[in-house]
Amino acid sequence: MRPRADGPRQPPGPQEAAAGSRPAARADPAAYAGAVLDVTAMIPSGKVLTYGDIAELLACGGPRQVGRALSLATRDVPWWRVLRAGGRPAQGLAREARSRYDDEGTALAVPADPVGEDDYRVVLAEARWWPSPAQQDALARLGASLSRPAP
DNA sequence: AAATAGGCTTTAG
DNA sequence: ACTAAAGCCTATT
Repeated sequence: MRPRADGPRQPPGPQEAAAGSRPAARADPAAYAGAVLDVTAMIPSGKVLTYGDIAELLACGGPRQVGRALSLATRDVPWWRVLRAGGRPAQGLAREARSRYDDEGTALAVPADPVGEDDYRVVLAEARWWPSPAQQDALARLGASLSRPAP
C-alpha cells in the first residue's frame, strides 16, 4: 500500500487501509454530523482534506458517512475543501468548487485538453492539510467522545 | 500516467 | 433484511 506521502500521522495499522476496518463506533448521528462539520470548518483556506481523512481523524465511521453528513448539512461550512481520495470533488460540485479554489489559490492540476470546466484535480500532495499534533489530539478526543454514549 | 471495473466497509432508512 | 450513500482500494486495461 502506498504510505501517505508525508505527515506525522500515527503509524499505519496492519490492514487499516481497506476502507473502514475500524471497530464500529456507533455514534449519535447528529453528534457525528456535527463533528464532521466542525472538522470541515477547521480546514484552512487553500487546504483540503479527503472524506477518508476526516473519518480517520475522528476514528469513527467511514468516508461515506462523512459524505452523507456533508450532503445533509445546511450549516455554513466550506464543503469544497473536502474531496474524494482522487483529488476531485463530488460529482456535480466540481464546477462550483473550482471558483473557490481559484479564490483560495488551491493547487490544481488541469489536463492539457480539458473536457469541461469540471475536468481538473486538486493536487493533494500540495494542498492536503494535516492538523498540528495539538489539533490531532483535539480531533481524536472529539471522535472518542462521539462513541461514548452521552451521560 | 490515466481511466475503468470490481469488491468492500460503515451507517441510515 | 435489504438498499442507498458527495467513498476507498486494488487490479486491470
